[in-house]
Amino acid sequence: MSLDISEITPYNFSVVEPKWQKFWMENQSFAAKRDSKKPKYYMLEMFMYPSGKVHIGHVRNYTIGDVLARFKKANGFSVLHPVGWDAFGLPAENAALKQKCHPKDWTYQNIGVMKKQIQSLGFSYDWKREFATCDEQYYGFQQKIFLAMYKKGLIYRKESEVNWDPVDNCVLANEQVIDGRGWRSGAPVEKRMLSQWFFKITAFADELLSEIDKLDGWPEKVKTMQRNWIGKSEGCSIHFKCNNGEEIVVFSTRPETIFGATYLAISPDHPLAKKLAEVNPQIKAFIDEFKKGTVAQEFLDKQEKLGVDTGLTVQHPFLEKKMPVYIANFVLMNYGTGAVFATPAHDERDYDFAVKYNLPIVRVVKAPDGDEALPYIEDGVLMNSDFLNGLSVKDARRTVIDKICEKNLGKREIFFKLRDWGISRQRYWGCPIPMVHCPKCGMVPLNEKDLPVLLPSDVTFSGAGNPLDAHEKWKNVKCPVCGHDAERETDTLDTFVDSSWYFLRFCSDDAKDLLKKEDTSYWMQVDQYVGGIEHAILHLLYARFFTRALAECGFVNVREPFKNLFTQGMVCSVTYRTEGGDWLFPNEVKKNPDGTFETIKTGEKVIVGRLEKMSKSKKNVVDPDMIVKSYGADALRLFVVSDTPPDRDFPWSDEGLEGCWRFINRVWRLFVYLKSFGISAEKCAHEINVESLPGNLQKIYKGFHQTIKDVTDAIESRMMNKAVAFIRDSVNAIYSVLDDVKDNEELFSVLMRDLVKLMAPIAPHICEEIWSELGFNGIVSEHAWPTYNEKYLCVTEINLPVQVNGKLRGTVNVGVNDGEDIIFEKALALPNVQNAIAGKSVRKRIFIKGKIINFVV
RNA sequence: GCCCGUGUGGCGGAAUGGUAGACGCUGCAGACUUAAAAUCUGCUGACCAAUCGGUCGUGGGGGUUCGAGUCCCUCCACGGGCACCA
Repeated sequence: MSLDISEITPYNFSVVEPKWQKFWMENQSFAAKRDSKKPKYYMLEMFMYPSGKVHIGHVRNYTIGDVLARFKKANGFSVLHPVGWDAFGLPAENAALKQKCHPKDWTYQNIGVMKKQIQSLGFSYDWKREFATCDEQYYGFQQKIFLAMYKKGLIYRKESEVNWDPVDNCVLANEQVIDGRGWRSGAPVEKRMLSQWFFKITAFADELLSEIDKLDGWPEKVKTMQRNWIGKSEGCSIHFKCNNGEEIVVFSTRPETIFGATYLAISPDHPLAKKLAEVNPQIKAFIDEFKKGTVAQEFLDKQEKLGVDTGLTVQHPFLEKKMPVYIANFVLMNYGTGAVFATPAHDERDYDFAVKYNLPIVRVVKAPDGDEALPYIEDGVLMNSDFLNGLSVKDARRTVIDKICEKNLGKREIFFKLRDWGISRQRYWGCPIPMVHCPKCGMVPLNEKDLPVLLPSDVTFSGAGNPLDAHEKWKNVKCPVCGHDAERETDTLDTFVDSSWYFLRFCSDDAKDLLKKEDTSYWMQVDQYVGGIEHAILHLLYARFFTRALAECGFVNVREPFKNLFTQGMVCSVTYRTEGGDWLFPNEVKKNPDGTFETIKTGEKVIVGRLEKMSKSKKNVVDPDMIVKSYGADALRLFVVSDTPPDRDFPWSDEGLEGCWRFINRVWRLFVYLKSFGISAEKCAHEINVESLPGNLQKIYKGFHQTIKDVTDAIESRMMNKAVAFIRDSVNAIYSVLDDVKDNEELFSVLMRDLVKLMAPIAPHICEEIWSELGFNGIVSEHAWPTYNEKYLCVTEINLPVQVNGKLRGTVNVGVNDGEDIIFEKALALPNVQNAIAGKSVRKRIFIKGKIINFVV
């Protein structure tokens, strides 16, 4: 009596999923172990900020990582797949202010909630290694690192500009400045100079740049962004003699255009400009005006080029001519030397400025095509340039730099856009900086034995200033050198520091003994890092720098942390708004028969927006908890890796999710149906005798070998969407032969077994359940990946397409090894081919074995 | 302005230079059912054709090739990054 497949009870995920989650947890199924017999694989997703709730974007990120981690484990790797929390940061302090709770409580409570959410998704984490960056052991060790880096000379202190809120009396982060005003007080933000700590990341600028070339496993896009950020320019400096006795040093990447220089421009922040402002009210007025304008970045970018003549002149290095010196708003003090020689004929900014102030324009590069337009930026041949005439730009550059060096006017120089990393934050909820201000000894590092410097818990949040500053008991200490009264540094570290070495912390499974070399040497580098593109520059650059700094200090042997990087796209969804611009939830909207939308309540017209990143404010979010509750984790996991390649933005649709739930159930029904015929683990004991199978089942069996290869290749190349398509295909194929289950239970047992293995990385719970129901030992998550037999992949018969003049006219069924003449004969016999040729003579015949036949007439 | 991406049905998307649209969503139809849901099966790029079949079709234009979504040139649109960086 066979079972009616439509009568099978739906798959009960709400029982099965928690059951296996509990099993994995209790048995530490995914605990990472150093294993000398296996290759290691360190799989890491960017860890989470404990904001309070898991976002659907996290689910996608972590599912992609989990599929790879489980896949690698099945393929015989010793896998490290850890999880943790990026737990310091401003939102905890904001919450403290708003909800009158302690940042620490808020943070750990959030971690508790989010941990449950994450666990309900069945990720294969090694929970033993879980930690939060606000754990005392972690930030305590970070202070140890700080001291080591300080001793190595990688940390220094200097005056730097900050955003200052004059009402709240505190420093603001850039994101707390909205339209030039403090986000809480609304007061116009002032720039203040504060003494702050810096990491000497620029000391590694060259290495960080050149080593990018070796990051083959990184997306080109990210590498380009890092290269641009580091921004290396090669050129030379030139010293100009000024008629007041001063010297002005400029930096140029195009010194070959020196004969086209007609004036000098210096930044309003240049020391010489400031000096001149003291005696010249006109210059002072200009500089003051310039300072006013700098508040809004966008305004600055579109700003007109303005300047003021200083009245000074400089001597041209090679010509008997004097050039005027201007103070110009387009010259930046924080790049190069804050001064440039201007070549209006070959630089757009210089050109605009010269036109505005009526300065001479001298062309020195001839365009190969005779282009007369100015400014001319492209390559060409030098003219009007004395000893450079006739040379190419490249040759002229080398020649002129040699000459400048020879005449001692300047030297070869390299400048970077990259600035040193300011790490001081005037905040409570961060890692305290282990330094002491002693009135006698100055800035003194603490002794290692005095670590960790723990955050005091008895603090009050007024919103004004850093609570650590107000905490007298905590702040006042003795100087570790002279023993006199001294004060702690009350700034804490930028939270980017915390995330710059957490991947090294994960290598240890003991929180008390971090960065053991045997651990880090075994597990590093991270073999696959997965995260959002929004961290393409800062986080990744800081982590690359920090790892190198740790290597310099002797903590680790590795310099480059992330071997392969994958950046997943965002989860997006449609947005709805009223004509007034108010965002609407999808359930506040209904579709009219004519395809337009209106609000359910008032019938007001609704504008359907394009797909946008899910966010609360746009009311287009979905709640992972609700989905797990209604469809189960497997359906959700399956959905977020289906349909769309992982590196592209993912368009959320309720129908798509529904379809994935249907598929999970389809697999379940298949299993229950086959089980009623007695498929089981024992029936997989013998190799399938392919020859003895009926033809249609032979095809299915061989086809499944192709599926195994396709799914393997797809996951290996990070195309989970294709892997899902191949799996669905194979399930469809099995459904098509369900009439033949009887007497072929061994075949169907093997098919089900391998299907479950293939699906397990994506939908682990249902696969675990089927695996155990079939009677296999152990859990599927610990089983080997299925293998395919090459000999079943080669087909013997194919449908060969036949073209006439490159147009498809039919197909012929031929043996793969049939002779060319036989195949042509068959192809030519097709009526459609005959019609297409229609009496014309065949001029040429193309035959590509196994691919195509083409008659050219 | 510069530097990257991307452009294929109603939609998400497949296609080592070789049958464009796999797989899924949507929609339509059939089977099962008293009925509906669920399920199973089939169809679903446009146009012409009763059928066989044909014409067009991968952002536009041009080229290379027996053959181009794929390679080359050029233009356009969208998205992202950087942006007075000397």
